[in-house]
Amino acid sequence: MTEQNVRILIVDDHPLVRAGFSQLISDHADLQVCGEAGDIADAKRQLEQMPVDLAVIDLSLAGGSGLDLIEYIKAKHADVLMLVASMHDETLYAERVLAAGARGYINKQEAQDRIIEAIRAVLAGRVYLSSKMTERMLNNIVDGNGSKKGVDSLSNRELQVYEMIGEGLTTAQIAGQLNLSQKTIETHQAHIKRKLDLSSAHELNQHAIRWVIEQRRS
Amino acid sequence: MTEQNVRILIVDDHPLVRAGFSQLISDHADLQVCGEAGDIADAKRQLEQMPVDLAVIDLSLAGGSGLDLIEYIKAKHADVLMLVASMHDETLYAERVLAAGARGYINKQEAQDRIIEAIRAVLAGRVYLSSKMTERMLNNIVDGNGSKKGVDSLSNRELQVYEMIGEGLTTAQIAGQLNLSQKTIETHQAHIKRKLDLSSAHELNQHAIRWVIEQRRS
DNA sequence: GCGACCATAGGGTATTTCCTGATAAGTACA
DNA sequence: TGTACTTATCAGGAAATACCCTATGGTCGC
Repeated sequence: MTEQNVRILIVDDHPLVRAGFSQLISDHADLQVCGEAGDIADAKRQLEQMPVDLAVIDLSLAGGSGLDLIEYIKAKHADVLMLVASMHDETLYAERVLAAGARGYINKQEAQDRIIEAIRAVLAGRVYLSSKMTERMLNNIVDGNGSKKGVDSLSNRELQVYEMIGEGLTTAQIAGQLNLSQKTIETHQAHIKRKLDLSSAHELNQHAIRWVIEQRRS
Repeated sequence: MTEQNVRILIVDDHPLVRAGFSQLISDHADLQVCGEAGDIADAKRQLEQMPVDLAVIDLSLAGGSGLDLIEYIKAKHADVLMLVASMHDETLYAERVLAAGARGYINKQEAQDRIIEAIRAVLAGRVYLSSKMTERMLNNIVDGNGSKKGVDSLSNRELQVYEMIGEGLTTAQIAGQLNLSQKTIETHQAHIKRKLDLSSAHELNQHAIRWVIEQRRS
């Protein structure tokens, strides 16, 4: 896989992080950043307008989850490789991300050469995960055999709603931000409550807030 | 404050973000990044070893809170200006950050020129806050004039209610446990919201839960 | 092609929250 | 000692939210 000039698209809503990627990638002669996108719509537009070999995608994007974008790319631009970069060490997401079509998952906190290593691994057709995540995923398979439990059992959409609740958004705000009916969000909430065995919106709130704080802490 | 070459230290545990800052700052001839630190210990070391004019500090640092570092710098390197950069729009922290000695608070998601603008404002001896945060803080000052602020301003009963909210009790549960009318608890909540400048039960909930978790931690 | 999720959303009712008073008791201080 | 301010208690009614039930497509696996 000795491509001469790999074309990379950066999708991240933090301008600083995009600049960081640019800088990092520009140090390697065979790699080049062919575009930067700050949201999903922008990313889609750029994918239409030029050839892209690999997309580095942040999970927490404005205007929808990064997962949506991954699924979109898998469907519409199957030849584009995808590497997910997340801020927090959210082991939870690794599995979903791979299932959705990405070929690797890195934490932005990792050292720069690790990131380049991940890019090269994905370009070479391999799957890249940090050793910590690999280990945890294998453990999950071993003892979590069969039915998942807790937050892991939530669907992608449900998890997204759950997180937004945890960040303090109201039902109405979530509906607005995702461009869905409030009723839809209510239904998701009901499903989440059933899966997590919570009995009221109040409890759901509590649970979600604590969970988000937990996530940030690790 | 027309320094020829302003020396800036970046403190952030994400290498990519540091690279982003570097790139951004290097576009301005009168500014230079004199060092990068990934954790608090590293930052302290670098402050010893060279003169620094301004430190850009991430709040969520490994090995202690960014607040600790701010307090340390204020105590030991009083001449170093500080600008806090946070990932999330945590209005909660802005006040603490300024109280601890920083001169500005920006969100990393803001546009790049905003960030440079913030750096220049702080260098010029001014305080930089986003307009949203400025507004909220001014409101706090206006109606919390001279007196105590935040949780300290709550009466005993209000504090008790606040804590119970933070522990996850509903209005009805609090009323039951204290043998009071639900209406009374509602009134207390309204007063708490006014004192803490919160605009909905939902926000109050968030605030109280976080506060309770904070308390436990220290 | 048939259950089993998933994502979406409407209708109708129950709860909760919000706003506007109200009363009585304590505190502060000029 | 009277006026002003805070505290603690509660109510009525309007507005917002949550809750429960139902429903329609879609996808996935077998």
